[in-house]
Amino acid sequence: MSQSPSWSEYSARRIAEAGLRRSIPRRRVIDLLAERDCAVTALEIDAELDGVGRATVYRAIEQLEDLGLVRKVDLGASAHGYEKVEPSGHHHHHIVCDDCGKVEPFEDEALEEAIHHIRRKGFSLESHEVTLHGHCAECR
Amino acid sequence: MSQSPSWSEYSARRIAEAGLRRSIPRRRVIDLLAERDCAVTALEIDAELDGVGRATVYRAIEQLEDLGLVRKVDLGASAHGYEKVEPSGHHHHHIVCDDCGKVEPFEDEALEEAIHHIRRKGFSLESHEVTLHGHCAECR
DNA sequence: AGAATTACTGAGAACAAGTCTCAATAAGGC
DNA sequence: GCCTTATTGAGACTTGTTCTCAGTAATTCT
Repeated sequence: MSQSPSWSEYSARRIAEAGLRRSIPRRRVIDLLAERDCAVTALEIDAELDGVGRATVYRAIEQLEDLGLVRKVDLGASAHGYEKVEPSGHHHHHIVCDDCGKVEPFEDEALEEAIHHIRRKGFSLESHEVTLHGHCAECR
Repeated sequence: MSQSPSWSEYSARRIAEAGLRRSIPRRRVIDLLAERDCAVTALEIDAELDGVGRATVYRAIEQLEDLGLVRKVDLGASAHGYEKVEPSGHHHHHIVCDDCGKVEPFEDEALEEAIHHIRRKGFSLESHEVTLHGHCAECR
């Protein structure tokens, strides 16, 4: 399943190292993010995890984001999406259908290459986000 | 001033051609967008244009977006930004400071080149959005 | 020009996403 | 087990965006 076999464990450890407790609700948020390979919104997580409060979902995401374990992606929808960050640095970007909102991940080596050559005076660059917009087969 | 001398006029014409009326409030939204070279939020426009209702601002933006005269940009902030689309196709992308939220535009020819080589089965690509994240000089 | 038609508008209600508050609960240390 | 303190869930609140509707103004008709 081309799974990250350990992002979940890795994150749990990083959370512990940051001095945070091993609570069950937070762990459930981590596990849900672990099994998703593309963006999920906070409200989707909240809806999927019965018994975990919305505030807890948002808090957990924020902590994971601060630790660099999760990244926020803006795909033009009303809500933000979140996806795990692989420790390897391996990542993908997104193609969005502007008609139906369908999202597909993609990877492109030449694109990454071009981005890594960009330098900006007065800025230290750390990450990047690329979104391609278009129309999917069904909508055309 | 490297201004678009005519985006405002061009847009007014396109609006008319689309069968919409030449109303003063919509024209004021167009003129404000015309004089800004980087992203503005709907609420900033609303705040700046006294006497123009919020609903009118959102409606005007939507119409301009539908006609391809304005593009939405998501910069990680709570509100979306909007910026004019030059008929020439000339455009820029954004660098965001993840600490203070400062946004700077940038252009990169090699990046555009790499993006235009991307093809995706089942998708017709029409536009793209690149956001670089990092930390600005003041925040480091 | 004046009347008729109908798009457009502003105020504010409604809604949606995300944040904050606070009393109750549960981890981890002793 | 007891104590300390991080964490939690419910729900109030805030912010951004959309919707509603009666009044206004741009166009068209005559």
